[in-house]
Amino acid sequence: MRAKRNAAAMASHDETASPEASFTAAETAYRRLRSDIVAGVFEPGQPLRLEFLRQRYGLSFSPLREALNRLQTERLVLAAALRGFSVAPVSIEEMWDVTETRTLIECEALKRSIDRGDDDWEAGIVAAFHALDLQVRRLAPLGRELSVDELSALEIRHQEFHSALIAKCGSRRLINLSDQLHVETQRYRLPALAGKMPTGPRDVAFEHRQIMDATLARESDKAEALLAAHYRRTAELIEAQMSPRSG
Amino acid sequence: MRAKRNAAAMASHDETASPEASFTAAETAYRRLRSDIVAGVFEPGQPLRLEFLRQRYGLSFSPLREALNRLQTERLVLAAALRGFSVAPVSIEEMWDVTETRTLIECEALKRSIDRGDDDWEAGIVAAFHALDLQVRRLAPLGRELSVDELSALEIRHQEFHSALIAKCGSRRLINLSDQLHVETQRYRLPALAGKMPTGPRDVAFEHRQIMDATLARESDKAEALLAAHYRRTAELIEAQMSPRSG
DNA sequence: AAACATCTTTCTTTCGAAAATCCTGCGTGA
DNA sequence: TCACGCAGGATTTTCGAAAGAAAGATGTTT
Repeated sequence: MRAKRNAAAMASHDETASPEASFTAAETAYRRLRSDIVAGVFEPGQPLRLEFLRQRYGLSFSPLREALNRLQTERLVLAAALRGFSVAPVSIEEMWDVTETRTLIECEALKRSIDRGDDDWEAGIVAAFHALDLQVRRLAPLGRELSVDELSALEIRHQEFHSALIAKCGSRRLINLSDQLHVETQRYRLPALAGKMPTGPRDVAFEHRQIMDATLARESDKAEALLAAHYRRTAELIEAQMSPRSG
Repeated sequence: MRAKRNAAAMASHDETASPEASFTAAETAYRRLRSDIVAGVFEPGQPLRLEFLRQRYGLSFSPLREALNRLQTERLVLAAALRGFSVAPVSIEEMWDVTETRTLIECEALKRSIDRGDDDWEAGIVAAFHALDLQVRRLAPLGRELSVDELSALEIRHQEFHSALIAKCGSRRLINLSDQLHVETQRYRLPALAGKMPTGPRDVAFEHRQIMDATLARESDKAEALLAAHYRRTAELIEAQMSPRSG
């Protein structure tokens, strides 16, 4: 224990070294749990026994329970009184609910960003698109399944692009909701993408470029429609993947 | 401690007696904390010292921390690593952000309910409106400030009406978000209403009737516009109350 | 064999103390 | 006078054990 606490202390004094160092054990538990649930390390519906988590993460009950309580309100974890926690189940219905809610939130946020966005906002979008594009071009011609690391790097760039679009919406809540809903959609997208070729029948890069172009042209309605279609297509592909299998 | 645990156990075996009995200490902590924050018992920005809460609620650290972690993700509590928790501050900007986000969510949910609503849904709206109306008529002619109990009874009816409107939207997330945003708005509405006459210059009952009529007539656009105006007016009154004072 | 009660085991939940950290006030030196 | 560092106290955070409840196993009765 002492070693861990000291490591945390050092990290907090040395913020430049590791940009997102986790300070407390509860924060560590939160991030690792969330990451493992999103990545599908834990099956949907699986009970999250505290003793198991304690051994896996090397933490004590208290920080684990604090993290699980947070994840409960974020819909990643289910809590039953006196019966512990479990991974929130997934279903096609839930997948569509996340997708549609996310579309609602992000379309509104995009519209507001288009209304308020300044030069920095535009530059941020162009930069994020370019970084995403580079990553796609690097990975696409490999002609093989992507590794977890490659997939996760791509996911980060993807999220940063969508985040840049709505950055100037002026609402903390919309941005926050967008982040949360993004995490929820990852639960569906990552398993569907794992072990797949980087390029399917779909030209995602082109969809992104279209969204960016309409956004920079300040064409709200068109940008919103393209964004909504972008998410809808992803959902349809995921649904097609989920339907034949057990899910 | 033993007495408390037994009480919880009894409640869980006897669910019919008390409809919303809190089972675990953590759940109790969550509800009492949330209620106290919303009611303004704790000032916005006030630090929430654990020793203070422990004495106030007669609970131990663990359940308190679990509750505070949940409230953190619900934006009622601020958490700073190794520096504890505090009541989330309020501001006119935040108030508008809550109001506009809530409007976005509930207008969409109302539209979908109007599309999908059945007879039970309509009946639920009429019933909720009537109960709200009865309460208003009972309280309005009193010609004095409302007590905390009267105000809270009114608030429950009010929320039930708005909840009935969107009940058939078909999205767990929209309903859930609506609930959370309602709690957040209460932080602004309750202090503004406390010590006020039940009837101001504004005919809230009439606004509600208009919303109901448009909804039952399945006029989505009109109902949405009325609902948005309803929330906007409330926000404007709260802003007017907050501006002259310190806030 | 089924229904039921009781015991055991497993797990969650809570507690209180210990460890780690932050904050404040005081003294020291420039 | 002001910056700096260093105790001492206050507070948060974590831990491990103990208490309590649920699930499962065993035996008993009808």
